Amino acid sequence: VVIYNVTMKALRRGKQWDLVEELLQEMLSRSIQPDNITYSTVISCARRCDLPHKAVEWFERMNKSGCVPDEVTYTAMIDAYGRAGKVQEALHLYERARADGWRPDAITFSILLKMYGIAEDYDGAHNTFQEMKALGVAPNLITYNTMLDAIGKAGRPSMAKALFKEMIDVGLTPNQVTLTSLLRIYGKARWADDALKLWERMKEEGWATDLILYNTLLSMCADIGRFEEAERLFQEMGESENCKPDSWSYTSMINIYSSGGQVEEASNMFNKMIEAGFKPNVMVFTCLIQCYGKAKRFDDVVRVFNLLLDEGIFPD
RNA sequence: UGGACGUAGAUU
Repeated sequence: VVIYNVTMKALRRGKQWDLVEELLQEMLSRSIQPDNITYSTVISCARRCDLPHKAVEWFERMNKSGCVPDEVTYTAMIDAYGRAGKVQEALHLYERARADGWRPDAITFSILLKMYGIAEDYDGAHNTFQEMKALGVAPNLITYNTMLDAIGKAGRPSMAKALFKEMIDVGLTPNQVTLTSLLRIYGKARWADDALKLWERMKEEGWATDLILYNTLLSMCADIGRFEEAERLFQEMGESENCKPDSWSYTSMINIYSSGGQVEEASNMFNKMIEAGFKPNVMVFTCLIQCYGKAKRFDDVVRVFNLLLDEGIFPD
């Protein structure tokens, strides 16, 4: 059983649903009894592959086979329901598990918060967060991050700011995910002061950055109209070891220049992007065409449009 | 051996 479980876990990383299901079938045909570890792995694989009905199918077969779900299997299944937008089913299962005497942990609550976030149900998320605390379950870093994201979807920057303060106060150290969510929220809300202050603080505290965080900083600069900072940042990325600009970074820069009417810069960045081996997508092309249009450089409009056709790209 | 989190852009 252990060998099978380990193999499935490895396959799950590559979202190889078919292979996982095949393995499980093989286990059954050889009368090797799958356990909770097997089923939770299978169920979480199904949800990562966006196959919630498969998760349900195997959860039911598990119950029929007489294997009693444990807490991990329950949470994996609740997660599968949550991702599929089946809030009622998820809550029902949660209640059922609780009736069985199960004490939910921080992971369970994070999953429920994620579900409400996807459903854009801020009140649901808020109530769950309160309930969690009332039950004496301490939110961890991921719980806070998930809650931040739910707040972000609801577009409530002041709540986000308060939550961030709370997590620092309870002694947690924000990671890249935390900072990415928060900067995105501030940027979208055009809270330039808070965004820039947070950026300063990141540097002072020496909080680690990664590529996604850099890219978020770039688009945050775009949101609050700070293209000089974006340029510095982009250069810093180029000089960095592990955060070299990727296609998102180039695209952000092109957008920043384009929205500021800086045609030359946008067009240079576009060339650099191609030189660096990235393929621009429709959005980049549209953006550039618009930019040339505004500058009345119609020959360039036509040139880029033909380039687009050469690439065989069409709007979605 | 098993469960949870983050990034852009089209005439807003």
